Amino acid sequence: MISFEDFMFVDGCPIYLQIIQYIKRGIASETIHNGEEAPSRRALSALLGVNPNTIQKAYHNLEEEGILTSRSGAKSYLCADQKTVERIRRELLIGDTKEWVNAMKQLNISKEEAFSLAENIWTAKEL
Amino acid sequence: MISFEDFMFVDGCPIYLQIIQYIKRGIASETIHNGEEAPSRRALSALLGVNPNTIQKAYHNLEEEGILTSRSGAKSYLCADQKTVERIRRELLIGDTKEWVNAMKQLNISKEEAFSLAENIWTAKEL
Amino acid sequence: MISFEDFMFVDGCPIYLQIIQYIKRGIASETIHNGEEAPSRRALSALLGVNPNTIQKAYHNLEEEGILTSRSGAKSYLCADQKTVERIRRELLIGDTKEWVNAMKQLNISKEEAFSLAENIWTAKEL
Amino acid sequence: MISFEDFMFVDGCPIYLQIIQYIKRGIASETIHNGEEAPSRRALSALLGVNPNTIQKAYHNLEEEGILTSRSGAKSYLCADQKTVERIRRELLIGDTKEWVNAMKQLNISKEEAFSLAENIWTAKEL
DNA sequence: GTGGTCTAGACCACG
DNA sequence: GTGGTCTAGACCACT
Repeated sequence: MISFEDFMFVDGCPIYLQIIQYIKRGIASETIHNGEEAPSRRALSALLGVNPNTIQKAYHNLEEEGILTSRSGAKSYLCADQKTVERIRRELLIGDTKEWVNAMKQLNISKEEAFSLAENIWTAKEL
Repeated sequence: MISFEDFMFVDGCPIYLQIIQYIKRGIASETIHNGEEAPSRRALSALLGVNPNTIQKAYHNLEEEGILTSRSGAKSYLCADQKTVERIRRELLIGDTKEWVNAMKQLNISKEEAFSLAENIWTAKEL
Repeated sequence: MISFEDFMFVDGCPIYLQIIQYIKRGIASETIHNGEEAPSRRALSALLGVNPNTIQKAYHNLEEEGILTSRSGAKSYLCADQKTVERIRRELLIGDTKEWVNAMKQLNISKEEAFSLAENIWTAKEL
Repeated sequence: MISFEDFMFVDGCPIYLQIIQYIKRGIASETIHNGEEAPSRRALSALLGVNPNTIQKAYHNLEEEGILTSRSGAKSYLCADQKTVERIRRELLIGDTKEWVNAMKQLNISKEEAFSLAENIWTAKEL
């Protein structure tokens, strides 16, 4: 099962696109094997507090991208092999971190301050 | 002088929000200064290849935040006082860091690994 | 039930304002009743041959005046209480009369002549 | 000289269109003879508190309609003969009054109340 | 030239 | 189906 406990919407961007991104991240984070089942639409709908139609739209796009496939109607299955998943995960880890570091540098914050801030946010209960 | 030289569109997110973000980052990183003249709606729209109305929307929001002043027929100016600059900077610092922390958590990486990765990227020569 | 049967466009004035006026007159003359269902944006836009966005703008203004309630996904309803109805009626009475008086004055007609003309028209059989 | 002392803008409608209407009414109200001079652009601009460009636009349209003609560049002259002017005046008087009477009737006000209201507004200092 | 508004069309999210 | 938003294009009023 993909972990979505830290899902957080960015304001303004279309929700269904964010869900696509987070499903991709979810897939990358866990080593789901090819053919394994993806979370059900209504489970995600309840978990994220989003309308089922919106989830459906995200899944539909992922199917068109060839990342998921709906074999038995309602259920979807992962299509990418594990090697690809691992590569995507690595890319996301490095890309995201570079982005954060660049933003921090641009905002003229010292490394120590930045890491302290990140430490606080990481361990905070509420985001 | 605002250049918009390194402005890059992100697909999916509303354009006007991206413009707001760009200007705010410029202000927070002291690249854009108080009292500086803002490019006209038409000029910026031509430069970015979007409709003047989209720029208008961004500017209007900035005006409501007290970051920009406009008078019909006259030019527009950025007017962020030091307090506002600090507020924006704080918002960006926290927002960016939250985003990174969430991404790392969702990618199922431990805090130590994430910080180690960030440390390496931070101290690397070029971005 | 709002019919928009006798709605006629006036050239030059913004369409959305004309729609607002039409609905307000309906409310003030008790043709439209409290709690009545408002036509959907799309339905009315098709009926009047304008863009749904124009109807949206009119409805949004009416909502800000407290004359209409909308909830995303659900139908919209007119919700003018008796006090609001009276206010709107008063506004229209005064506004219309001011307009007429100004027109008469500018046409260089004396008060007596103007009132005599109005008297004749008022008591005529049909409009 | 055309009388504009009672000019009043209606909210929302384009100013230049309203000026056109009021110039037409001004012409109809006075028995200006054909070829007589119309008020200067800057006089009207000052009188109405409107930008000269806007007055210019109204005059330009009137010239295209054939009601005014610019003979010596800046100055404009009336083109319609007096008989036509009188006819238009009569039409405006009756049309405006019918409109007002209909509005009052629709708003369920008695003739006496309506006339009393008009009387008050007619004699009021401020509109 | 400047800023601002009105209408249109396509899309998003919800019931 | 519903209401709401984003982008675009044309126009208005003012310096």
